[in-house]
Amino acid sequence: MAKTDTKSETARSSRAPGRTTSTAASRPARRATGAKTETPYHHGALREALLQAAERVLERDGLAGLTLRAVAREAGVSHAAPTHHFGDLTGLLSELAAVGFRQFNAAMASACDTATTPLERALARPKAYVAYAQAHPGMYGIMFRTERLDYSRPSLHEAAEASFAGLANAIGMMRQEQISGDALTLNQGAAIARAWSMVHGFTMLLLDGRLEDILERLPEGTTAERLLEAMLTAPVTSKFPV
Amino acid sequence: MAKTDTKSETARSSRAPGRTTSTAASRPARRATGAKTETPYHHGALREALLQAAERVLERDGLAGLTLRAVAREAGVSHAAPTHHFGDLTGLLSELAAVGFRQFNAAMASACDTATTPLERALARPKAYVAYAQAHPGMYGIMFRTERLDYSRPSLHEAAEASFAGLANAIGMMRQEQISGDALTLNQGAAIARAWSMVHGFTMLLLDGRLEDILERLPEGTTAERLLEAMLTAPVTSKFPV
DNA sequence: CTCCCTATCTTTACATCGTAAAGATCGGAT
DNA sequence: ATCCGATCTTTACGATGTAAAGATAGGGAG
Repeated sequence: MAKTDTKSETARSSRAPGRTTSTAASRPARRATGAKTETPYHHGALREALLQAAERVLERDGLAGLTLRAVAREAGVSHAAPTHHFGDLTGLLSELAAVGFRQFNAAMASACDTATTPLERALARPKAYVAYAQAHPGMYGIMFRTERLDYSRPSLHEAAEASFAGLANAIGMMRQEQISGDALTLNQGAAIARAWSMVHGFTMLLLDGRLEDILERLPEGTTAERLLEAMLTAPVTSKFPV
Repeated sequence: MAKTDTKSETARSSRAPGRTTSTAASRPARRATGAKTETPYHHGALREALLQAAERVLERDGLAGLTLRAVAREAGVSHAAPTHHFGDLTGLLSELAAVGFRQFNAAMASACDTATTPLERALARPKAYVAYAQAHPGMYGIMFRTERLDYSRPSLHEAAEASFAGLANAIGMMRQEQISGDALTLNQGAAIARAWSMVHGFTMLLLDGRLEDILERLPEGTTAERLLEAMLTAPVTSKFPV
């Protein structure tokens, strides 16, 4: 809308021409104040600003709207600026996914802290997992739906690793046994895979609306969270968990 | 490669100029033979040919390479031809997903038929589920990873519904109780959600390579299939399945 | 204090993609 | 035999990712 003109792609091109020098007055104390001064032109916190802009675009327009150019527009810089900081789209998505993993891990850790009873301790992580995904479906999509992620990037590798470590640790505490970092028994691996698969699968199906067929057949007013609880705690009737 | 010329986008443009009439000899008995005659020009089985072309492109170039224009190229028609049959990219993806669901359902049904012991019966569907996804990761991605699917299309709705019905039925047999079509108890819903979530989550994590951290820590030579078996059958140590 | 170097950002350019609209082409009904 | 409508092609447009060259400013060397 009103963006048909290809010349007005960047938000600040309106103040560009005829301003070669003496522009110091227009952005006072860019660095002295700390960071956020509305116009991080040259030298500033563009990288951070781009990540925050990407998060806004993601929440506003979803995964499909998250493009390099859209992020640049949101941040008010030229469309090629992000490339310099992230290399390519994969780079931006990977760094954003790292941000998401850190939020995600923090949310689960915080939820575990407030749990008291054994039942609460068992359910705190899964519930926080699903709750985060429901509150930030775009972020969760970046982390678990996108194919374009580069796990060789240290920030992403580290954040994802921390997430896995938190899970393995929680399972270890639940089984009251130490889970060493370099070796697992088949039963230990199965327990971790079961917990992760169940919660991750539930979340994906829920976000994709594929659990509606179940939810609408359950007793009136049963929420997804209640179904999750039942799934995690209900007695296993058949001989196998499946 | 050698495709820089924008005029040669369609594979058969080489035989286009100077061939206004009398082209009947070039495609003999297009319809009389049945269908596949290499050149379904006008009136033929283009729709089916496009779906098959899409499947080839998907297996060859993955999800990222599956574009309307690539499918048209593969089928040897102009880049706008698919639009007439599928409306837009969402339409093509949805119809292809329907094809995938039918293959998927057939694979699971066939696996169930050959099972004899109770243990085999319990594991046949999950194993076939994961095996299909591993054999056709692109198709599985179309079905469960893509956001652009239109479930209001009858073919897709029907195929996906059949998949869910097969699952619910299998769970019902496992619990030795009839699962009616219009109402579920919380425990029944939880059992279905648990089975589906576990297998779907396992598959997604496996395809994304996220189970490598577990697999490489397991005893030497443990395969993903073995881990799946253990996950589905290993005794639950803690008080809750999680 | 002045000048130049380098990181940062902008401009320009190009191939590809999805999609719309208009033109060409053939099969079959009248 | 002729015309209509479904099918396919051409042409066109805006958007995107990415590469390459030009502009700009901050900070160190003299």
